[in-house]
Amino acid sequence: MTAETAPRSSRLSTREGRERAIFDAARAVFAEYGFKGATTAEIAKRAGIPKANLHYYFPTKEALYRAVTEDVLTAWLEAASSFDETADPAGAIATYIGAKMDMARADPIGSRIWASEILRGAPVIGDFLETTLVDWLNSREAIVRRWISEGKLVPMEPRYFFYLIWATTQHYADFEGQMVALNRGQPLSEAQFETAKAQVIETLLRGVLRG
Amino acid sequence: MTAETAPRSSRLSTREGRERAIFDAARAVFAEYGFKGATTAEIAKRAGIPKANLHYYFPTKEALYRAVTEDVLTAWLEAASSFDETADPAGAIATYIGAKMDMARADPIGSRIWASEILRGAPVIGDFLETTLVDWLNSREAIVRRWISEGKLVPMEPRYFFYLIWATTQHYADFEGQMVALNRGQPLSEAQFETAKAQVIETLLRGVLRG
DNA sequence: GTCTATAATCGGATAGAC
DNA sequence: GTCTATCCGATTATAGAC
Repeated sequence: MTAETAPRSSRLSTREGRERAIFDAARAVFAEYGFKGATTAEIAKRAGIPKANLHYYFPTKEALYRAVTEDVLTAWLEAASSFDETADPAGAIATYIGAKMDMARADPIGSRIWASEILRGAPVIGDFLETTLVDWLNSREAIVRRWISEGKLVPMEPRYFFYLIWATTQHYADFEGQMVALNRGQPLSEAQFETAKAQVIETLLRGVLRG
Repeated sequence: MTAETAPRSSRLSTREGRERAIFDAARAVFAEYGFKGATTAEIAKRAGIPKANLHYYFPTKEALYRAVTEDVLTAWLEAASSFDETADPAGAIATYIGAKMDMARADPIGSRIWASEILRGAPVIGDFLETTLVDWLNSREAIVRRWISEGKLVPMEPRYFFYLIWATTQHYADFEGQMVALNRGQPLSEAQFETAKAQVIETLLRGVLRG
């Protein structure tokens, strides 16, 4: 899942196509308005099906929202796996930031769904945060602490470094509207985005590498 | 405006008190659910007044939302003024990051209202972004470029550095829910927050200062 | 000036048609 | 198996009471 493709017309001819059309429309609407602000009417309209029909494919608005959020978690876990302790610190950090930035660029809607969910107190992904995310952070903190004790990184609290990375990658997806306003009304070009990504990596590496 | 105080009981006895109660309740509800997801019923309930009565003080939901967002812009401008070109780069940057972090800590709700507004395409603050914010960024970019040319900062695209700062400060307000989950269910203590703030400042300064 | 009963519309969901 | 007419509660806003 996650990406949006397929010709608009033929899309609704199969069951899978209709489900997919609803799913994609729901992603966009939930990202823009959050769970409560989103309406099944708007989702159905964007999917190109009659409103009431949506309930045949997804029984409730909440079921649809759960399907969408679970998909976002899957993508999150994929990017998370790119932080590799076998690499040297600079390589691991650069790769991880790059993967997160690319993900924010490729799927800003997924990022916004995540943000919107956290903003309202994470009622749906709360479990994930308290289990999988806690475990992930604990194991990565241990790696970073080892690198610090080996003198490869400056002394620091590892989690606040991860917050710095998460904040930034999230920002490039969630605040696209603000960036567009600050970029003469244009979204960041591919070249601008690559420049931004390189600069984020360089700045943060200089910020934490020892020597 | 911006802060929430006053004893709950006596608060509703004056007109100003009632308006203030509505205003504060609206801030909280808009921050949590966004404009569309917020309901005047929920706002009235939290304000402690009958639902329909709210419309006497603020004629429409949108008027109330505008009042709330304008207040957020005022606070934003205050923090923005703390970036001072008369200081040396390290001092100016440290002061600015500190002011933004403190603001996110003191008024996370304001930050979330801003985030929520950007997420849906900034229909209300769009003008502000295209005028005041563009001007602010342009003038600050000029200052940073001068510092770069004087050899005080590493070569970089100044705006992406500001994005890094905005992203981080925003994150500490908007993703409080995630941080709580990652902190044994506890909000960051004052000490933890001060540690985080110092680390953000140190990391970013090392990342951009020359030498 | 302040508040509330009520109108008008919207939104999620279902029972039952095709 | 697929779709829609329709129900009913929620929501914004107002007209008019106090």
